[in-house]
Amino acid sequence: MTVRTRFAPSPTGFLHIGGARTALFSWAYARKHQGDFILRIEDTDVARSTPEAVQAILDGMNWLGLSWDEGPFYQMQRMERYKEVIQKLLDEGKAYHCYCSKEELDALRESQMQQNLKPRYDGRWRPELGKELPARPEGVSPVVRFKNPQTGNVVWNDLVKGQISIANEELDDLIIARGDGTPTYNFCVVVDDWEMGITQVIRGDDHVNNTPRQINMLVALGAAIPQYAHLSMILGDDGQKLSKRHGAVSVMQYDEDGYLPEAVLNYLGRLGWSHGDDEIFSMEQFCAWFDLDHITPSAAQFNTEKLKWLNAHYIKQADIARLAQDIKQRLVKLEVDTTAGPNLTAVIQLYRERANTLNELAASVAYFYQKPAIDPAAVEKHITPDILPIIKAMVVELAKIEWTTEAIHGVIEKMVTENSLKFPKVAMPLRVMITGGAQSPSIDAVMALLGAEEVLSRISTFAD
RNA sequence: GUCCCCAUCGUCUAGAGGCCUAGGACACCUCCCUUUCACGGAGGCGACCGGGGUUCGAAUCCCCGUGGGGACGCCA
Repeated sequence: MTVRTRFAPSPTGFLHIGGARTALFSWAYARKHQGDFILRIEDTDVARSTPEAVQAILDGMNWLGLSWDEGPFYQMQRMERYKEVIQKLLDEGKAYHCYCSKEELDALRESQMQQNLKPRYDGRWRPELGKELPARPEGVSPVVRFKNPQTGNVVWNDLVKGQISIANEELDDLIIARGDGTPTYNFCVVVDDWEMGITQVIRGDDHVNNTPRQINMLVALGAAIPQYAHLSMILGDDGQKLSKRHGAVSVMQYDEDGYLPEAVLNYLGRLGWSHGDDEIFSMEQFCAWFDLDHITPSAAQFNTEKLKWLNAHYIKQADIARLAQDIKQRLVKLEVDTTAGPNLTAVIQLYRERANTLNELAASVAYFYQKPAIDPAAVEKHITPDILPIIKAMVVELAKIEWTTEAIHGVIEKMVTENSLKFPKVAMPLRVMITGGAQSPSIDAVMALLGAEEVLSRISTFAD
């Protein structure tokens, strides 16, 4: 049987890091087994679903490169089918109408809570042999409830958490269609997972408690039961739960912040899953290795530092033309014009090993295209009065040479030797004059790239 | 409250009863490299939640406790 997995987000917000990992794992599982990965948009909550959110999710998936084989399917477009199945269940006596008002239900829930009971529907409209149902109230459009088994246990072997068993006594007759006839989440999931032939349901573990209900419905429908793999959640950097109010950001924010998608993917792949001691792997490698056996059942805390480390790694590996393209855009946002000035590719080559993010890389390279911001502390420390005459002498020498790194290096070396100095004594003030600060790659290489005219101009503002 | 789940360095994790004096990675510290800062290299610090069992032997299996999380919607 071919493997078929799905990612089924509800379009009530962007694709966040937890959803992205769920999608990644589902995707990788399908890839690993030459199966199909299906994207399904669960938009039955009309009040909260938005087309913008749908687009945001699609954008996130595309940025990460998680491509789907089927879909996106939209549940709102499958209404007729859900209603047919509900009618079937009704006809077979596996579901029934319930005329309880929300107020009644609230009161019931409250009194159960007060008695320290698990709040649940008491089955007052559940038809039973020889049982007399309440009189139907006027003008109430009933909801449809699924007739859940009342005895026995629902047991499944969760591919991540192991065997889980829940007593049917803990469950109640859930609503599968609202008063207006629209089906609810738990029901749509069941119909879709069934009809889309999903073989492995990989999802967040906030769905563990829905699983027994879904299995019961699948059984009632005579459908095959898929395997389930429940992923534990991802906590924020501070160990706190991620929520819209706290720490949950769109994966696209990582793009904004200068992370490469392959770094995010690699990081997410390693968060809650392992392949021995392997830390760095391509998606190709990940798909070949991925399995459900090595997923950690406990929650994982997100660690931005480690993501940065991976990002730095991938910046070093990335195709230079792609980097140049990207950095150019980021410089535009910083209002830096790269059309004049040194070759951007060469500049990036010089800097790529020093950056954790693309934003850092862009910012650190800006001084090649505009006058640098001057760090006063660096000026005070390195541009001392005693060195100025030597710098001035060096300017004269620099004017004579062919403008290459080697030749520039030779000039600095010459000044160092002639004045019996250490190399940094000359290099540091130069660095500050040219880059504005005390950190940069080899100053001779920087000078070579920047060009003689600009270098001399920058020096002259300090040494004239 | 009820039910379900989880528990190894600060963090992500390896670990399938002896290979564990518990391994790797990020972070941190030291040293080396060096033209500053990074990169890179070599070291270092640092953990099996507690208590009972089972066993010749437990990080690993079982029970209890503790702690954390999730679920209990005409949300998904």
